[in-house]
Amino acid sequence: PDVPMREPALAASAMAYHPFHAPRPADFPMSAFLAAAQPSFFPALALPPGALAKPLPDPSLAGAAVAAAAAAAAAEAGLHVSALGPHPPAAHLRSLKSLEPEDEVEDDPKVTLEAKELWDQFHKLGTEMVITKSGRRMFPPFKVRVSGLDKKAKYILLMDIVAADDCRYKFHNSRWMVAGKADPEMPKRMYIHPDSPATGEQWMAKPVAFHKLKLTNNISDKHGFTILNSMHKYQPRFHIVRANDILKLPYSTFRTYVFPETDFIAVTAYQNDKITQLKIDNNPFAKGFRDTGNGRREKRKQLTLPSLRLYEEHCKPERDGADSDASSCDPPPTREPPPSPGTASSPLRLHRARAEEKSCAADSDPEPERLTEERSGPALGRSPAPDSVSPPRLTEPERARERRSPERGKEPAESGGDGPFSLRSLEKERVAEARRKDEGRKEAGEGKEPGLAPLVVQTDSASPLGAGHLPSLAFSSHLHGQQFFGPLGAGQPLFLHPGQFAMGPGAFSAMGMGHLLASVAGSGNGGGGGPVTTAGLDAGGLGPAASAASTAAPFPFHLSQHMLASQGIPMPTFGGLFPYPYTYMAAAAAAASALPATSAAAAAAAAAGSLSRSPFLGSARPRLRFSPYQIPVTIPPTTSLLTTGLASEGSKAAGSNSREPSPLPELALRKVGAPTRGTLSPSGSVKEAASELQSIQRLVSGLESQRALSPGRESP
Amino acid sequence: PDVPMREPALAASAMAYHPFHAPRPADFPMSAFLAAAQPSFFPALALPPGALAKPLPDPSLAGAAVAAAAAAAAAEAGLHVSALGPHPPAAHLRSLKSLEPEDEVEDDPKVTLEAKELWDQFHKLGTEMVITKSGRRMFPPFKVRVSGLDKKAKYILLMDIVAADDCRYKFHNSRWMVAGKADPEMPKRMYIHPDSPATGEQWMAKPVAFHKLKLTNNISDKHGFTILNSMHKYQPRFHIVRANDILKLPYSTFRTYVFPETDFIAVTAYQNDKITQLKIDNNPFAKGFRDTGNGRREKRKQLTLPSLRLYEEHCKPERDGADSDASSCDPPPTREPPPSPGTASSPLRLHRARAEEKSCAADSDPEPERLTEERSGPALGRSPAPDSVSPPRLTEPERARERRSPERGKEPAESGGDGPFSLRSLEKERVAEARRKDEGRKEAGEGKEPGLAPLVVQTDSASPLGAGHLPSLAFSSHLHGQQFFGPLGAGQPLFLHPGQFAMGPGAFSAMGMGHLLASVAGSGNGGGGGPVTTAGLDAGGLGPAASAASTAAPFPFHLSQHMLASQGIPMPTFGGLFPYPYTYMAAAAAAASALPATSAAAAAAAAAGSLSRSPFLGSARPRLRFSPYQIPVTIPPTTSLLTTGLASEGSKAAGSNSREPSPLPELALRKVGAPTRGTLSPSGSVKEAASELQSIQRLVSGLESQRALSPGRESP
DNA sequence: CGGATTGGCACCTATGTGCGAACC
DNA sequence: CTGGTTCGCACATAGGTGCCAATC
Repeated sequence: PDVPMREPALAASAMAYHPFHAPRPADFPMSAFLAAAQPSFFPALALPPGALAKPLPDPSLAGAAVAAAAAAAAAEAGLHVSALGPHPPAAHLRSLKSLEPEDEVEDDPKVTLEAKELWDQFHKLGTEMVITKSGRRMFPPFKVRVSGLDKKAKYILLMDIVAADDCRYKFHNSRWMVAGKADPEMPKRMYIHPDSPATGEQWMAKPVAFHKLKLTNNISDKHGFTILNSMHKYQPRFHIVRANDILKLPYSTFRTYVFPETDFIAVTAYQNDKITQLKIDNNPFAKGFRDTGNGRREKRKQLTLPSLRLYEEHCKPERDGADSDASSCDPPPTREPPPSPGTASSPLRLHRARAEEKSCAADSDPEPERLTEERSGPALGRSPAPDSVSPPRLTEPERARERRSPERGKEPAESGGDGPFSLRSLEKERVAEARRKDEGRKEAGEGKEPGLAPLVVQTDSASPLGAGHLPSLAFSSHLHGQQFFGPLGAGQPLFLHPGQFAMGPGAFSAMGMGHLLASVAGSGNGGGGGPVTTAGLDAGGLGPAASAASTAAPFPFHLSQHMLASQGIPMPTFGGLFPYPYTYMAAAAAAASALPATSAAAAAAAAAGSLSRSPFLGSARPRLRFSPYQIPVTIPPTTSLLTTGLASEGSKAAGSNSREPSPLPELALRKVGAPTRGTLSPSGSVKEAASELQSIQRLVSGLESQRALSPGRESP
Repeated sequence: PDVPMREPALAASAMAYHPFHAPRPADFPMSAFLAAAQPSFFPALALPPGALAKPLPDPSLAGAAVAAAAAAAAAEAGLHVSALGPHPPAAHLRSLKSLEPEDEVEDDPKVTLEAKELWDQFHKLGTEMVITKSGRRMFPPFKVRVSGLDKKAKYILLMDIVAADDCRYKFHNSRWMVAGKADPEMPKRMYIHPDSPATGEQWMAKPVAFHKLKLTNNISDKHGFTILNSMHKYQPRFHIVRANDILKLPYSTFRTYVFPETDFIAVTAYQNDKITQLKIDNNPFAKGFRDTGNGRREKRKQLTLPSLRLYEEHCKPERDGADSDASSCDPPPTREPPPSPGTASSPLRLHRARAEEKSCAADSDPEPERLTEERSGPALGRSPAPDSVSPPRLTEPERARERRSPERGKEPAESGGDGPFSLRSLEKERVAEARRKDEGRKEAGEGKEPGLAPLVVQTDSASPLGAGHLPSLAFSSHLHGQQFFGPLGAGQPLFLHPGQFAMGPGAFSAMGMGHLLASVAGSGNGGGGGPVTTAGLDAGGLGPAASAASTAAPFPFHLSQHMLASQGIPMPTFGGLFPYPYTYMAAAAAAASALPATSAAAAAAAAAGSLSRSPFLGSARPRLRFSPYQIPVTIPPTTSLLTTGLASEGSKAAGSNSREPSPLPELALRKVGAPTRGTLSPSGSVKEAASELQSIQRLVSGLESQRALSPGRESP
């Protein structure tokens, strides 16, 4: 019932900014929608065969439309749609029926990515994240600002990182190329924010960071880190779940937000020197590798000489002093994307002559696979300095072109009236959001470049961007959908909002917590003190083109000792499948080239000005409770999901590309080989799956045995 | 009903090891029991006037007897006794009635102090804890090992630090002297372990540390740190609450454990050089102050000379190498008490000639106040080195003597049969416990000094100890009680176990969370990784004399931003009084002089051997479910507790020394001036209270406003 | 003046970073 | 040999310690 209402608005707004059209909702099968991004997860879906049977009409599907389609499919199947969303009644109504948490709380979460500018800088170059055996943090820290939550209700915030496609990459000739089919996907782990559960008020008080989430390539990791495959592309996802207990996670509705600009390729060693330099210039822990203002690398090599180097080591104070001069000196939190014109300008330029030339030559020429499109897009040209001058960005004309294109997903079938879902509503919402961001930036003391906001136009820099980076296969179509919210989204993601799951509590316990959850216990460090997150980029708000990416979200939870220790979740090893294949789609403003406080930037900002001006950090501000960005969708899992066999059946019926015959949920969730969407054949990956199963089992047993040994709890 | 059963066992065991007598349970008033240690907390007690009216018969009361007395008093007053404890039915019964957490879960918590030997070393000298504006950790880290919890039930573990008496101290002539009445007590804060709530299984998996708890003297602290008065004596307390939500804390039963050897005097600067040296020798973070094996301080001063010092600074590697030589190099977690004979021997000796002579002269000569008794006790004599040779310890004969003595607290009235409560049972339990510890030590790789276990005899070193360090006033009697469990208790505390509170949920919300909770959010650091707690002392098991101390425990919770942020607890500032004055008494093995791996120590260990041999880290091991160490007691608060006036009444009726007329819970809980137990006059502290109230209010408002600014959440 | 407190300091642990050689 | 991985390293942040001179 709810979903349909929003459909029009979403489609309309999308069309206003994007050329992509959404296919008729009814025609869009959930299977494709859910399985695209993470084919391996699909088996977990509990959608009725009928709803899933339909093939994916067109890849270039608007995210919103997809969401609507999913909702429609659910409704079609007789599943209930969430009671949340659609009904604008204010939050204060809550007081009347404030039962136990959970019940009928009215909220309308809004999520914005912090340090968006920084992310955009990386995204333009093709973000790389190092993965090590011991676990590595993500550098542009994944941090979001949340608003619109019910103050008193309790929420669990978590994130996970899913495969963006099923390809393996290689960095060749200064650019990322597809190098074959993806390797078997590692068991996915959900990282529950250690503060969970906490009230909406608490979550909204300050940005929510996931600093403790670590990436690793160690398949035997026992820390609960996220295991990734090197040379593969991934997409971080953020989830909001209204639940007052981790144990209730299974019964709760997930609202998932995806920020396309945060995707990255996992590597064991940096491939693109520009990325390296960007990391060095912005990550405080890499300060040691920054140049003192001279020709960075060159100088460093020189200093490597016995005499000089020795001297430098003994003259720390001197270096530090010189270091502090520039702009980059903030702690872990992110800082200003452009380290500052003065010293920052050199970074990318000086680093590596060879690499520089090559990488910059990429331009708008699409890679073999569309996934890299956006990276080459903006055509950084020869200006290696990300901040020096705004690189070639799409002009208004270009943006317009993008908006036009989409032809599919016209108007989602069942989507009924408009009300809050009308284009108008969407527009207002977006404008309001932009205003908030703008104000927020000011409040945050990021006074620099007040006129920067308008640069939302930069969105275009990612024009080629919107299309390819997520699901390159069956899901590639959704990529276009990402752009649905294009330019003005500016960090404000769109998401599908599934309704409550109808399954009773008993079912869950019966199934057991087959999925695994990963989380860092509140334990140890960082908690006490009080360092204020320096987050310099918090209000970027300059977000250019916004793109929406929808990804399937089964429940590849991976339970770590920390999770167990702090959250009290039993670890039944492999027992059942997480029954919540809820999938959400989030559209966020995408790529925005660095925007130094140059007059040029200011001018550009002024030009686009009116569009992105609004408070960000802003306090309370009246707004629609159910913006068109949200579409409640209910996707109840079927019992079949509880067994591998059934899961396979589900995926088959849905035409998903997942073909894991494994009885273990993890396996079912794993992606093996190419999606071959619509295909049901278990293909030849069975063998692989078996071996993987073994490794996973080892992993799990390791985790279990470690529970007693893990350092976690309050270790100094 | 339950309580009585255990009485005999407790009394018997106590008698076996301690000369102190316990008065007839029924004759012992809860008022004295509860109010003694923290007079200021007493007002919060909800005991019926009748039960509390009775005066304390005899100060030299065994802890167990006291507990029994409390239980008896409660029963006498018609209060219900906890349904927990006494009924040995196994844990598996839980499965039958496993309702929502909380209900009728059968557990029998056992708590042992980690690094007991270290604590004992400090305790013998008179532990000092530095308090600073920015907050200081406790050095011997307060860490406990918990067992006997229901695996699946959820528990909240917390601790607080309460005034040990109402005196102010001064360090004069190398010893601590009472220097007048205590200053107004600061608002007490409960520090909830950040992992709370978690399942019993999780808590039992590894030692529970409270590293994040910090001490401060900053009355305006906004971090949620524990505020203490310098030059005052304090007693840390550990609490176990079975509850699956922090919000339910108010309705839950508290099981409180007190380890007398962990008491300390708060200082802004170390007074006793021996303490300083002990800290330096054992705290990894103070490595920089350790001597390279030479005359510590002397050498350092020499090096302070321009040339030398400069050299040293440039030769870190050299120093570090030398540093690693000794034994003490473990991370934050505790290490072996005796840093190692070789290098450790010098520490106390070389430090300060002047202080050395004086401090060592103290001997067994009791200080003006009995509180310092135990400190002088063991008569370290002239051997300043805590580890060099085992100080005068009780020989087997002496231990026997202790066992004989106790005549009081024969058998608590209602205490029915013996079963698990018989001396035999107690003995078995203790032996089992010792065995566990022994094994644990081995497993922990603490292979050193395998024969050390027997040194439990050291208990005696604390013989004078048991008596004075806690409540010097009305509670002094209980001190003796602490020794009740003497030698073999070895870290296994005795505790009074109040039953469930009869107050309905509604009442709480009506009152609001007047108490404040302090806790470090799971946020930030430490969580991720997996460093295994090095806890070298975990299995000490040598625990000598055990002493039990009972203290009143209202609910002086102080809510910090972290607490709020991570636990989702609303902060109603001052609204009501925490209705749970449940008081428990814990008896733990006390003082044990350092036990270096010397042949002498080994020999001693061999002598006492059989008594303390047993697994510690040990896996599952059959045991009594309701050991005599535990005595369930229900002490339901009266509504009167909710108002200051009533609280005062309560204290008055109980004859407590607290006389805070303040309407605010915090004030009521504060200790002002001397206890003058039995006195009801609000005395002249009203004025003080008023001013304090103001400061507290400021503090609270500060905390609230800070919630949004606090760094807490996941800051790098 | 002397006891208590404070703040800057050197030194330490712990951990995050990219580098570059070694390894495969 | 190449491309990818691993490991120790130097250097960074973050923060825990006692020292000591200055201050109250």
